[in-house]
Amino acid sequence: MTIMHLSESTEMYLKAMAELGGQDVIATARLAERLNVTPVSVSEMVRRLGEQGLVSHTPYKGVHLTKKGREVACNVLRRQRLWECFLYDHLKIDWSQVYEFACSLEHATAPEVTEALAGFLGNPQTCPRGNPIPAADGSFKPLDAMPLSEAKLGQTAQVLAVNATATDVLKYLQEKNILPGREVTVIEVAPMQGPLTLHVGGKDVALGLSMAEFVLVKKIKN
Amino acid sequence: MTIMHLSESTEMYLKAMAELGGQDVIATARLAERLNVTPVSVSEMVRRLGEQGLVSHTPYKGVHLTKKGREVACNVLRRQRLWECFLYDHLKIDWSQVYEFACSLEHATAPEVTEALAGFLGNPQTCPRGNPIPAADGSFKPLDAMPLSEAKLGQTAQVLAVNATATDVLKYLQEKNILPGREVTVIEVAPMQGPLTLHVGGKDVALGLSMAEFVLVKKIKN
DNA sequence: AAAAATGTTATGGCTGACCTTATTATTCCA
DNA sequence: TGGAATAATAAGGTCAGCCATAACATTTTT
Ligand SMILES: [Mn+2]
Ligand SMILES: [Mn+2]
Ligand SMILES: [Mn+2]
Ligand SMILES: [Mn+2]
Repeated sequence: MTIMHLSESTEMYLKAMAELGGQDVIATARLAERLNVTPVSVSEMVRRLGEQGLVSHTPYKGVHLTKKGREVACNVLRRQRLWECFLYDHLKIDWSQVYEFACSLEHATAPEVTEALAGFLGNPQTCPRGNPIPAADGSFKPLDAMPLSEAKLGQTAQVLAVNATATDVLKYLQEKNILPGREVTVIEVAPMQGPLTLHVGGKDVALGLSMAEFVLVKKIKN
Repeated sequence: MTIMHLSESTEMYLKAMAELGGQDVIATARLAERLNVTPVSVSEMVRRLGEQGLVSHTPYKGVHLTKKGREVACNVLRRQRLWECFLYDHLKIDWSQVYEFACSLEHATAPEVTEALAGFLGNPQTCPRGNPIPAADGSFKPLDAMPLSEAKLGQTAQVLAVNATATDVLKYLQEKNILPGREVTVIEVAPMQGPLTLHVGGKDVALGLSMAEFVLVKKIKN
């Protein structure tokens, strides 16, 4: 329980795992993708994280967070999403840029600052992208939602959260009005892993499956 | 003028020079002290900073900021002092801890965030330690003040700013009420580089010369 | 002017976090 | 069941920013 200082890189690996995986085992290749590093680099880092008891790795299967690792990851998520709230609600930073700015600040934020910030913000429950903010004690109930990529033709659903992180992806979703609270209807599902066509805000929008994986929705009807 | 990303270490060296030196040449040993690294490490870093055109070094004399280096340093100071304002005024962080928390955040703050923060705060002119906040365009008028260490016996002066950075030093000054706005009177000057004895807030306080160098005052009478 | 103090350079090391290019092991699928 | 795809290891590098120790240069003090 000693407060060791974890590097930015360490925090990012753990956070990525929490964002991608929830409870499950994560393929190292997914990590490499999201963190923009090579699979070899992930292997090396996973070894180091394993030695610190933050992750556990089953070769050829994947990695998952240990209890300790999940605690750290939730704490990073808390810092990140609180900063998102501040940047969006108080500094009026553009929605699509909020993640990336918060992603820098999260690693430079002491516990006292985190908790004071939470108080200042009125202990918000979700960030501007719709994701829940873990509590100070680490407790965290993930959204009861499904990825839009799994929606069937004709389905209407409400967007609960956007789990994307890349600014250009967020900008695209923002332009197309695929935002928390919005209702979307799947009007076409192209074959061969092709894009979904959605009806949202009076317009038709094409959305690739991999982007749709990061849009979390709740079924409304059909 | 390309926006290159400077490392935290680079920013800290430049900021330390601006805090210590103003315009003048700074002894590398002073930098080593303030940054808690060895003189050899400073030499190496000064070489790298020189290659980037951020400082200019005259061997055995000292180092000073170039125009470019001063611009960067002022920008770091701006970020740092804006965060100090936010942490102190809005998050109610303890005065003595505000510097160290801001000192982490400063390196993780994008220009858009800096300017939005300045707006949110109402473009403050000074930080809670009394130091002026450089403007967005880099312009910066240093305080017209003298270090308390140079005050004469019997002198009464008003504290304008505290330029110390170490949290324990700030805590000591806070406890002894040596804070911006306060009036202090020098009631004893011990020989042999000994401490000053001050009268402040109805109490007598001993203050070592090296700490007194970081207390900036304006003479009031005598 | 000599000695002491201070500052610089030269070497050699270390760590974390990346990279590339092979090679080897495992899993998946046709 | 055998080949393709995927994952892991091995080996050798890079880079920033630190460290120590020792040699050397300069400045300051006595
Ligand atoms: Mn981050
Ligand atoms: Mn800093
Ligand atoms: Mn070397
Ligand atoms: Mn190696």
